[in-house]
Amino acid sequence: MKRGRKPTIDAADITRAAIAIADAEGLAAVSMARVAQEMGNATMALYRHVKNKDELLALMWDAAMEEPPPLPDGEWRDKLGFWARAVLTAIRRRPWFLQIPVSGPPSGPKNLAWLDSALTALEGVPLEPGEKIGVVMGLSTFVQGEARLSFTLSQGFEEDPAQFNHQYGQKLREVVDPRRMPALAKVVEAGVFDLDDVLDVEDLGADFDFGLHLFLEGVAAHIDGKST
Amino acid sequence: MKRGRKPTIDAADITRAAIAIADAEGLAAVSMARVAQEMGNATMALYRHVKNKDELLALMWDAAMEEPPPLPDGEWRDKLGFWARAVLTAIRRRPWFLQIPVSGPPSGPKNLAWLDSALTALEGVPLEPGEKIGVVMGLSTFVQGEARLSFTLSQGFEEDPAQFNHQYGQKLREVVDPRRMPALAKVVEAGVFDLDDVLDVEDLGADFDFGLHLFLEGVAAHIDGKST
DNA sequence: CCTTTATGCGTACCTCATACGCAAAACCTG
DNA sequence: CAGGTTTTGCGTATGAGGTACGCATAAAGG
Repeated sequence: MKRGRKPTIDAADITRAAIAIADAEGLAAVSMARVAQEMGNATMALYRHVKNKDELLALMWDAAMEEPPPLPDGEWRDKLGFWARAVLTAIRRRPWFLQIPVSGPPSGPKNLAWLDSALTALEGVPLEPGEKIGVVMGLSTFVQGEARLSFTLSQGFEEDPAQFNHQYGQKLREVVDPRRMPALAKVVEAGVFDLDDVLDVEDLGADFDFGLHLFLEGVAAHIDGKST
Repeated sequence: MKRGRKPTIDAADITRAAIAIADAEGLAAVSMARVAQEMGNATMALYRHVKNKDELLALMWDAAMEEPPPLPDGEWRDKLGFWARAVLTAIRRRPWFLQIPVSGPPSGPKNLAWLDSALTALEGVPLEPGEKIGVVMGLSTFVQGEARLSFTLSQGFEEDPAQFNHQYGQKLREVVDPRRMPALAKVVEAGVFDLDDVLDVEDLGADFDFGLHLFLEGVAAHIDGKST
């Protein structure tokens, strides 16, 4: 038998409680004291099971990731596009993912499962293993970045909804000197930034799709370039 | 004349001091108290010129960005590739950029200058203004994400250099069950993660170049797709 | 029953951001 | 030049958050 007093909680419990708080009130609400209180324990009790807060965050990151959904039938483009969208949805469900300072390469089971899923989408595609990883890394980087952007914007929107609508395009018009930055000025004049719905889910979705399209197009071109 | 006591410092001074600290010791070392001390002022004096720490960070973000370098001659691909690499170098010079919580769309002069530079690279390319913005956004997202990744990895490397070399591939071999994640297992077996230099600057550069190549390839394909 | 070992947790200490209010300085008016 | 006005400098204080330390407590072994 194991010696010593029996633990009343373990790391998984703590992680769960922390995730619940983050889901409900955001990552900022997750403090050691708060987590402990939520579990009916004293603050310092947590430190027997978790080295420090950073470790807790790492545990949360891994535990909160959901399972990757099964890929649809079709060719690799459809599959990979689906995968990218799935990543985006998963992140959207837990926006605090993006706020947790990343600490290293993925090694948790859930993260690896996603990686496997992406590689599965590329099954049969004539690319070197290293290239496949490159493709997936690049895509994943893109998706995360886009999610971060959309999150940031919607955050700013919540803080000050009224100001946002036409304001940004207007502000740019004031700041941008056509002499110093002609290319930008032209785009601003074209009204690209004037849309009422720059941060509509719909519109951000369109941006995302466009970027995704570009990237997949690039992968396709690269494949073609190899076979010829 | 203006009434009242004359200010002995202004926001720009504060920003400069804060940037100096961040450059020397990282963003974590930047606290209001520390900045004040570095300037020979009292902590609370800063609040007369800066609303709060978030605002300071925003100011830093803008002030620390360097000017975009002039684009090389050539076609848009060369220019845009150069631009992306320049962004990466700029970020590498001030890694704390990536740690500062982004607060909204770019509006500072330096950031706009970079945006203009990217759009200039696309001058004459047959794309709608909105599409150009999409391209630049996507590219910028990718570069930032890649920079973040490389930064994270090298961070982990500094903490524990010895463990890293072959360790990651080894760890994956243990964790990855070929039955549950066949596609990943195949890649792991191929030794993609075994490189001694996964985090060599050189190797990360290669990853970056590959992703960049894919993306640009995608833009090219998109352009071609439009003209036909 | 006493020793060993591991856990629960109260106390205490630091570091930070920041609200508040008073004092000092510079300008304006009479 | 005296008082009023305005704006800056900053000391004090508050409260949140992370975590080191050490003792009390519980469980197992001898």
